[in-house]
Amino acid sequence: MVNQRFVPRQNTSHKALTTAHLAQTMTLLALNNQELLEKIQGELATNPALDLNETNHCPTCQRIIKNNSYCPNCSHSASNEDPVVFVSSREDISSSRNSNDIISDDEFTSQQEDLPTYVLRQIATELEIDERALAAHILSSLDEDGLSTTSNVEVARYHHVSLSKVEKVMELINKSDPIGVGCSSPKAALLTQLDMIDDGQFIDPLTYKVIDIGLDNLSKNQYELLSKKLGVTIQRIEKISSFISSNLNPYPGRAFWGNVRHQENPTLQRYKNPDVIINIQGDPNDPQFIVEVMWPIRGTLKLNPAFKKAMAEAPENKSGEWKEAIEKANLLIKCLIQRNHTLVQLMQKLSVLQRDYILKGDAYIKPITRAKLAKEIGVHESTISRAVSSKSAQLPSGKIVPISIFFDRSLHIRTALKEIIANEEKPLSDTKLVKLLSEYGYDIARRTVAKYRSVEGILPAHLRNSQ
DNA sequence: CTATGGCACGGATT
DNA sequence: AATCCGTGCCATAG
Repeated sequence: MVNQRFVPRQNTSHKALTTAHLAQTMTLLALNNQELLEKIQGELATNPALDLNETNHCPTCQRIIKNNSYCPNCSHSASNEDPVVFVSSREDISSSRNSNDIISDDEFTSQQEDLPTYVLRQIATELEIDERALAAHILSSLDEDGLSTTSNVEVARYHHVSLSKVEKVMELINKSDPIGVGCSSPKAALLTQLDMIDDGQFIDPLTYKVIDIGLDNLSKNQYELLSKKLGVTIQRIEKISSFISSNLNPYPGRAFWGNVRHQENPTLQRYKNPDVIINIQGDPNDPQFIVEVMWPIRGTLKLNPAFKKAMAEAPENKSGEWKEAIEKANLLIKCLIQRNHTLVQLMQKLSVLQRDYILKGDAYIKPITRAKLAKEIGVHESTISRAVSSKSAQLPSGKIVPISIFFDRSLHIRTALKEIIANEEKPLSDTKLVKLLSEYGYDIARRTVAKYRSVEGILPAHLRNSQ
């Protein structure tokens, strides 16, 4: 029985492998970092032939890095050559490496971790024994957005400890990853995150105030109302608003643990961890890009050597099953390499083509289609589509955008439109806007201007108030 | 009468 | 084949 099944598989294995390879690469390509993480964890849990060499340290500077995130310290200091585009993936994958790891059952149990555990693990060392109970209490009350549903007072009373003690623990929790977790409201979460942003980029001091008093208006796009309230220009409010939405996340739990449920909402997408990070290096006038394709797990995936060895003495009835496991593991690793390769290629081309956009912003985007790009790197269009969909990139400015933005056909016109409207003296009607835009070289229909306005959340002329 | 939004069509894109 | 996007036509509001 075993042999009969075994022999024909050998014969077709070459062909079968390549098609399977292709198919799986395609599915993997379509996954973003979050989804890939789940996939790999699932595979690790079910396939004993697969092995993960875990590392908690940043490969370059050896600092402890948090799950899923990049090392804040040194991640961009890797290159010493100076190619136009330097591409590095954070971790590499290798199909075989000698190692004397022993199989233990623990390695194959699920590594899924829920949010409370994840946070607790980060702060555990900083807590006294009695404080852990408090932390556990607080964390168990988190809702699905990562916000706390209990008040500090409540916790303090329950545990008969001073309020300040609870607050101390709470602060620790708030500042762990994802930042803002355990806050009592979206507002509090935003403020905490704002405090923690510390990468030297300019932050409008008014941002605090805007969050504090104007969050409701902000979410309803009532910019002009807010600008009146605070007595500043509407442009300033808009700037602050876009800063908030691209850098802060009112629902900390969703950023890291967001599941399918949230994917329907594209505005929440950009809060996720980026799948690609683009940074600049060297001469600010003529910088090189450092493009990093993120790798969702810490450590190196490989074929479990101990399992391979054990194959030799595999019991008769298990050998087929085991062989299959090894093949599957091998395939997965190969496909992952392929996926990364494709992604790297894609980003390389994209970062060259959209250089101006990456450096100078929305107005400089060039309309390219996936199809054109596909031809250029010689892959099928659908490959590009998969690679692009549901993934995000972090630009040098720190802004996180969906990668599909690189293929936006009208973004440049829309930004021109926004600019015109921002600088208008009196509210301009759509027809006048058409004229002005055509002077910029953008010939579009009146109806289209209206569409763009609504996309950008800009009110019609008669409802806009010039200040 | 002017400005704008809704609907739907056709061509391009995915 | 399905979806997205720009646009024209028409109804409606001001």
